[in-house]
Amino acid sequence: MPQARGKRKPSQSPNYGPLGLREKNKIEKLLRIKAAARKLFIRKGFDEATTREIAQLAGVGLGTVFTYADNKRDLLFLIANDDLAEVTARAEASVRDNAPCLKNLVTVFRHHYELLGRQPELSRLMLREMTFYDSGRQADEFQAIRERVIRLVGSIVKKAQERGTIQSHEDADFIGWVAFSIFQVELRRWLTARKPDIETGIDALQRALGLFMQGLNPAKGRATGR
Amino acid sequence: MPQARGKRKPSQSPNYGPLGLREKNKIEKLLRIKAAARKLFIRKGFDEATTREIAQLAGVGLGTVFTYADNKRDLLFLIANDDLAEVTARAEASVRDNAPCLKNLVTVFRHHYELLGRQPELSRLMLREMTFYDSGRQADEFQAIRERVIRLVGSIVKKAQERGTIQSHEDADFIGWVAFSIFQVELRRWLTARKPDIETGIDALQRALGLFMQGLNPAKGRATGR
DNA sequence: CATTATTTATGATCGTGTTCATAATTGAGC
DNA sequence: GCTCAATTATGAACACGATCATAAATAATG
Repeated sequence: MPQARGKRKPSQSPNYGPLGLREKNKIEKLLRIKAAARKLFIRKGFDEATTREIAQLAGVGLGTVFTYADNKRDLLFLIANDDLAEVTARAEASVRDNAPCLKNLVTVFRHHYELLGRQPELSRLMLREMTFYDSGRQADEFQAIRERVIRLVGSIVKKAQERGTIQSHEDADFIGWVAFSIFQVELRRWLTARKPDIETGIDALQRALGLFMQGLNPAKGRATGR
Repeated sequence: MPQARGKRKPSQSPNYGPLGLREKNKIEKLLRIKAAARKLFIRKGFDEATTREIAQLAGVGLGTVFTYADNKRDLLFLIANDDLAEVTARAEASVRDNAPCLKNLVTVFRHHYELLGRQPELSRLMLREMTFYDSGRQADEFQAIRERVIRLVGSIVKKAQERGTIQSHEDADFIGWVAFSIFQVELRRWLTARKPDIETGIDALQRALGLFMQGLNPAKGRATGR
């Protein structure tokens, strides 16, 4: 019956520095949930790891898990996004301006192969669930990381164009996109194997990318066979 | 305690002709289940359509559904495989030996675009669930159809090589595989749109495939730009 | 037709992901 | 320090996919 005396400030808390208790607890809880999910997903697989177990291992109630992730799939990307962001940063740092285009591309993709090859089962799951993954709290960050990789590939192509290694005048980002497409499918095929071997996978990828690039260079009557 | 009097022949029933009652009922029930699943998947989407509803609409018990499909995903491919087999057959028939390679490829892929564009939501789901889909009763048939498409693409490439339209001497199936990769990723990107337009998608695909093919042809100083 | 073996159908039951009303916790204003 | 609004935590409750022991239906045998 009595109206609230005065509207409270909705916190908002751009509280730089010491950080409120609330924020601190939230961050710590998120870390615990992430760690628990990662451990159980790896140990038992995605389907076999139950959200109840994850909650228990994280030391929180079942419902709490779902205040940090919209759903179980989101929980997977909570982890995957961390890994992917790290590997992407490393991939960006590994690009050498004076290296051949193909070599740079393969180097970038190799970082991803190494990450995903470490936990093939989980990676397969991630690749499945990322398909048309656009709702869910972690979706935006995932797409952002993905675009970062695509832009990275585009920038490698652009440099090669400027240097004249690639003579095609098609848009660099477009060429990059096609290279990225080849990477995506090749990666999936590689991960189909039960225990995928990195060098085998990279060889196949390099061959496919090489075929693509070779076309980009109309000059030079270099023989293709063998 | 008494041993069975005599072992019966385990039917096996390669009963050509009139077909036993058992077989007939099975076939009819499978058809009803497929029809019910298709109707409900399309009407309500995959997650919202429950197996109980499907069973009811098909006029069978809940458990019966799971004697015809290993799981819900399998139920989806029970339908999808029919569609894909049909569209693949049509695609095979539409190849013209005297048409340009790129045109043949686009024609083949266009059939798929038309099928998948008809039910975008269901198609997205199918594309997601087909990733690393190797267990489940329908998985083998699905993979078989998929390889049929890949072989088809390979054969188109081979013809172009024989005619000299493609000068690269790389293995035709390998070139086909790369083309197929581009198709796969382009298709996914196209289906990301809420209401994907066929011509828009085909244009993008053609552009990507064109870029790839252009590289396959080292000769001819034809300008690439614009 | 009677009997028995084999196949197929069924829904009660289970464990799961997710929701939601409610409780506990934290922060702000006096 | 006390009060109350806003936020966060929680597990009981729900609906669903899947399983499985049991029942019904069919085929084979004599």
